[in-house]
Amino acid sequence: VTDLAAELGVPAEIAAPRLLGCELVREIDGRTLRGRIVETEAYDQTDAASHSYKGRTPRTDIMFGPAGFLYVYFTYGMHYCCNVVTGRESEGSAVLIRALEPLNDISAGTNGPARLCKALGIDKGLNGHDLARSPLRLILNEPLDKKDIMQTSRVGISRAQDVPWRWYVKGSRFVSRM
DNA sequence: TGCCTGATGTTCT
DNA sequence: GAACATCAGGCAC
Repeated sequence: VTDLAAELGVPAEIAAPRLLGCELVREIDGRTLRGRIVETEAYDQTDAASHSYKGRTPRTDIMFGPAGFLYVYFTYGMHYCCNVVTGRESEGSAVLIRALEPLNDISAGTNGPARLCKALGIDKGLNGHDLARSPLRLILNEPLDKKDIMQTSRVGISRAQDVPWRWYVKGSRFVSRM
């Protein structure tokens, strides 16, 4: 599958489980780091826990753009987290990548949204990046079987805690909270 | 196992 | 000026 925009131009709660098992390929310092996505969360404009909830701002602008681009935000004074923009343009939806399973020798930890950004060298410089292109590409694999996926409520939010928009690959040791 | 806290800067009110 | 889609370390149990 190569057409990111077509595959991801769907509601975030459809795209989030769809992204499990897909790969992120990061080229940095002459090396290529690969990771398989094993944990995701969906956010959209109707959702009180989402950055896009209160409408388009300079920070969230990317979320309202076309699907298949990267939205990076900075939080807690020291961490970056990365999201894949989903949905139709001007919809303000995205999927947070919470954990990766390293497919080659990524030395730093990749469990947790901030840790995986650090491991892959992702910071605000990549905000708005097209994930079809180097140096950070998203490779869509075949969707996982539903029986291999678990759905729960999201982690680390204070609003809309009852919305079950977190998905992870059952049994993966890179998912912290089962 | 589970709660509390510190480190730290951007965004929005 | 408060809130924050985090994480690791400390300490009580």
